[in-house]
Amino acid sequence: MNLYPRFAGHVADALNGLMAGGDLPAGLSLANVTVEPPRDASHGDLATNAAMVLAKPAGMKPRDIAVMLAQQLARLPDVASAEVAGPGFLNLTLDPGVWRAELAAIAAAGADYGRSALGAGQHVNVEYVSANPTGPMHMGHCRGAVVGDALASLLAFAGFQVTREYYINDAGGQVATLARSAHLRYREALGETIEIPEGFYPGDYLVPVGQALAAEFGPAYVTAPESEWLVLFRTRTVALMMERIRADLAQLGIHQDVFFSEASLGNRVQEALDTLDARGLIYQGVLEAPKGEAGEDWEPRPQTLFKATQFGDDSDRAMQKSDGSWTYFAGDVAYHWDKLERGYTALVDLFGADHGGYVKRMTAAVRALSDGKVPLDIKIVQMVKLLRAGEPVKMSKRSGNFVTLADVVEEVGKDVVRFIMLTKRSDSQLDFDFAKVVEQSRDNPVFYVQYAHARIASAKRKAAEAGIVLPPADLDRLDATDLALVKVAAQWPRIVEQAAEAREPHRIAFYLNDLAAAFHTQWNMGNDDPARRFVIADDPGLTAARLALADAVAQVIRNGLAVMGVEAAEELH
RNA sequence: GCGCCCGUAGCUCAGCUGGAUAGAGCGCGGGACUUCUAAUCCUGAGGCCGCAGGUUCGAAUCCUGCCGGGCGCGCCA
Repeated sequence: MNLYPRFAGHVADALNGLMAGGDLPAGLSLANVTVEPPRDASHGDLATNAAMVLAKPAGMKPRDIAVMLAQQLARLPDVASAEVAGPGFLNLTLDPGVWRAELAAIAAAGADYGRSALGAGQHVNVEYVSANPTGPMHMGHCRGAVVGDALASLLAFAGFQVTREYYINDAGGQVATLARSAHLRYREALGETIEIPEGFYPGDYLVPVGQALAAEFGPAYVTAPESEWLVLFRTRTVALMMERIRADLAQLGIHQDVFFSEASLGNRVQEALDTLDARGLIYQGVLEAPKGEAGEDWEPRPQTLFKATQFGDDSDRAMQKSDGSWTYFAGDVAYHWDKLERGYTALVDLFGADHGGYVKRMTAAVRALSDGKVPLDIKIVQMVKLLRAGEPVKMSKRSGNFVTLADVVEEVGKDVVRFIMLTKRSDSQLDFDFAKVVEQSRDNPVFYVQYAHARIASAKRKAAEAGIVLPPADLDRLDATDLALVKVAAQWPRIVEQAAEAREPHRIAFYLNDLAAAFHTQWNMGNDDPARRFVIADDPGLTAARLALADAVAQVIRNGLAVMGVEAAEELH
C-alpha cells in the first residue's frame, strides 16, 4: 500500500482506539481528517489536522486531542517522532527506514509505481478532439487533443477503465459546404479552371480529394445537379478528411477507440427525444427573444423544446427546428444518450472555449437522461496563442491560411508539443512560442525535466565506462540528504490520485518539474562536494546506492512522462 | 440584460475538493563554470492573493455584493 493511505489508516486506527477506550466520544466522523505532507518540510514528513477537525464535535480542546493522538502514533515503529504544533496540527517524522523501503518499492513496482485503484469498477468515456472533418488538424485543435489524451491516460493509470472517443460532425451545413468545395476541386482535377467562391473551403488539402473523386467517378458528376452528388461527395470527402485527421493525431501519439459519426445517429435522435418526452421534458413552445446585439431579425416561432431550465440551464433549448428538422443540439443529446446506453459510469467532454455557452444545456440533458446518475464533466480548453519569437502567428481556417498540427509536430517534435500543452491549466490561455519551446534552459520545462532524466542515464553510463563494479545496492548507505529526494519521488502516487480526481493532467507536468528540480539540486551538490556525487569511483558501494536512488527518480519521471504521452530522453543534444 | 471564465511578485503562471510564515520560473542584485556533475545550482530583494462584507478554530481557497478584463448568449455547427 502507498505511504499516505497507509498512514491515514494508522491515524484512523488510533482515533478509533481512542473512541473505543472512551478518551474520545464514540461515533465521531473522520471524513474530514487528512494526512498529508506539510507545506514546510521542517515540520516533518506527515501532518494531520485530526485534532482540529474533531475538537468541536468532540467538545474538547484541539491540543488535548492532538497530545493523545501523538502518544498513540509515537508507538508505531515507522514513526520517529510525533509533535503537536500550531493550532493543533500533529506533525509526524518518519523513521528513515520508511524512505528506504519506499525506494525499494519504486524499484519493485517500476512502470507501475503510482498506479492506483482509485477508479476500480468505473468506466469513463472521454470525448476529445471532435474537430469538424472539414480540413486537417490545425493548432487550434491541438490542445484539446493533448489534454484529452493525457487525461484519458491519467484516468487509466488511476484505475479507471477508459474509452477514448471522437465525435465526427459529419451531418451539418459545414460538411455540405465541404462537399461542394470538393466538387469544385473535382472539376479542377478534370481540367476546368475554377474559382473558389466566398464561404467555400479554399485550402489546398482538397486538391488531392478532387483528384481522388475524379479518379473514382470520372466526369459523371461535372454538370449533374447537386442532389445527385452531394451525399456521395460528402461521404467520400469526410472519409478522406478523417483519414488525414487520424494520421495527424497518430503523429501526436493519439489513438482513439471510438469514432462516432453524427450522420449515423439515425433514429437515435427520435429515441432520445422520446425518452425525454416520456419524462415530461419536451413541449412545443416559443422562446423569448435573446438579449444583446444579435436580435435584429429574430422572429418568434413555435419549436420542440427541452426543459433544460429544470436542470439548471438558463433557457429551454430547441430540439427541432420549425421546419421539423433536428437541431445540432438534438443530435448531441442523442449522441450522449447513446453513450449512456453503452453503460459508462461517468462521461467527460473536452470543449473548446468557444463552446463554453453550451456546457449547461449538455449537462442538463445528461442529467435528465441518466436521472442524475451519470455525471458529465465538461472541461473547457482555452485557446493557444501561437508565437514565433514573440510575434503572433495568424491563423484562419476560412482563408485556408492556418498552421497545421502536422507542421508543428514536424518542426518541434511530438514530445515538445505534448509537454507544453500540459504546462498550464487547460482553462487558461497558453502561449506556444516556437523559439521558446525548443530552448534548452531552465524556463523550458520540457528540457528541464528531460535533462534530469538524461543526467541519470549519463551517470549510469559513466559508472559503467569507469569500470566500477557495482555490488547490490545497500540503501543504508543513503543519508538524510539522499532520502530527501526519495520524499519527493514518493509523492507520485498521491499526485496521480489528486490529478485524476480533479481531472487535471497539467498537475503531472508541474510535479515532474518539482521532481526534476529536487534532482538537479542534489546533483549540483556534487560540484562543491565530490562526496555527494552519484558516481564515486573509489566507493562502489555508495555509487550503487546512489544510482539506485537516481534510478528511482528516473523511474518516476518516466512514469509521469508516460501519462503525458512523452518519451523520456536518454541524452540531449 | 443574462450566463460562464479570469483577477496571486515587474512579467508568465502554480496553489483554489479550506490548514501552519502564499510558491516557481523569467527579469533584477550577489555568488559557483565553460557544458551530460555549472544547458545547472546557491543566494538576496520583490505580495493590501482586485475591493468590501460573511461562514469557520483557520479563507488566496467557500458564500454574497461590487470593480476590472475576456468569452458566450437564435432554429449555426
